[in-house]
Amino acid sequence: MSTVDIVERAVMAEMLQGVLVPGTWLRQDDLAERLGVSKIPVREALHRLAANGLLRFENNRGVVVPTMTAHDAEETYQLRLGIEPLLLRRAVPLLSIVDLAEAELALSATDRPTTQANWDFHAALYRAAGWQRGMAMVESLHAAVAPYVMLYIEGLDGGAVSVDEHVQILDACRAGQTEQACSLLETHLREAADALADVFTKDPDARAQHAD
Amino acid sequence: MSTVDIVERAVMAEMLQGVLVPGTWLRQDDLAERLGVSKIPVREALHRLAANGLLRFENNRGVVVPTMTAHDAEETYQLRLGIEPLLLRRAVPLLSIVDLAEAELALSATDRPTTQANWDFHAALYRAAGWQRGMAMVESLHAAVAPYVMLYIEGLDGGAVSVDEHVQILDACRAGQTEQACSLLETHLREAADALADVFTKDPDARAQHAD
DNA sequence: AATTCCATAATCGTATACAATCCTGAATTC
DNA sequence: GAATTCAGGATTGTATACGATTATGGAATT
Repeated sequence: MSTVDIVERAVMAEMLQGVLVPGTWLRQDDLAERLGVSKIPVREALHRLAANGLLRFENNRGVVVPTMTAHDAEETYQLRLGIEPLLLRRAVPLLSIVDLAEAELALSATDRPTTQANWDFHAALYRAAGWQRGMAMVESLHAAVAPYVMLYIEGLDGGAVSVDEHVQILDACRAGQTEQACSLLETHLREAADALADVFTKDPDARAQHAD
Repeated sequence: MSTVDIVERAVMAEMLQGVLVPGTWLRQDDLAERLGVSKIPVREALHRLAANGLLRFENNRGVVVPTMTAHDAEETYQLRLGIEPLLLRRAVPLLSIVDLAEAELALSATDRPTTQANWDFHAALYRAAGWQRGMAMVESLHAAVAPYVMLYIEGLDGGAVSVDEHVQILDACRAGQTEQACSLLETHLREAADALADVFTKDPDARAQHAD
């Protein structure tokens, strides 16, 4: 694994863990020092993330975690609705015991759901499809909304409903009921999209937290 | 526009023009010298393209235009089928006269269709949706299959069927018939996917051209 | 003659160094 | 007192330089 990969994964992990909230400025020297490398591979990793919209380079000012508008959030979930059922439909017939076990592990890994565990669950179910490109796309979409998903999960029901839906999807996958699983997934995503829309309408300043 | 952007656009243009066929190795010093910059921004631009799967970094060996398998091609078109109708459905009601004119211009720009003109046409119709992320995704998907699309367009019908379908889609968009346009687009994409599948079955070495 | 081995050359990946740009805050002016 | 100007510091963006890895070509060996 190259140095660039290490930096990329480190930053991606911090995004999924909610350390890097929208509006945060990433200082390249700090990152380089923290990870024990020089600026060059750091910048290369940041460019890779920026290519997927997870970061934004501003001219001679640096790299910032972009803040999302309600419009962006809707786009992101529409894209997820367009792609993720495709992945799941192809994956269900190919799911191995290991895949299912990884999905279950992601569900039980933490008492309260985190965006990292959330992605681990979905990734475990999609991986069998063997679609590298699609997986990368969905991962970036997921990471982009992660900070906002945290808001509504911790804010509203504590994630109980979300976890229950995950259990149902996993059950359908185990039973090999492809269309049922896809249908549940679509409902799951639509509910998440609605909940996120509420966050933006009720709390318009959510997108401005920690912004400069 | 930053130096990295310039390099990125230059390489992307060469990919759409068919100069960089799958299997081509990009030498960073050459690129840097040709564009009159140093290696650093070149590498950063290549990382951006690699993040979208248009290039692949191999450890200590350099950057290569990846060769596609039939599996990859199918994945790519499935993803396009998942995303592009979403873009078009949202865009049609918002299409301006300028958008339609740009689409028509792309159709008449060249006597025989090129992948660049092909993308210009689709992009003109999708842009009104205002989905930056979705546009970037579709553009990278389009660029990834561009070299192979060239093969079957020039090989089979010379693109006449494809152009005719484009005209029909454009007409539906002009008339504001959203669902009709989306339906035509799906057919268009499915036919392209089938034609591409033929290329891979009949000419399995297509993917190995210029490869080392 | 074919194969292995090694030295040379070429290329990549990263670190260091430096110029260009931008933010900060105090002194100045209205 | 508020707005403006202008150094000083900090950060970015790019170039140059160098160690590390890989490809290449010829000599020695089987």
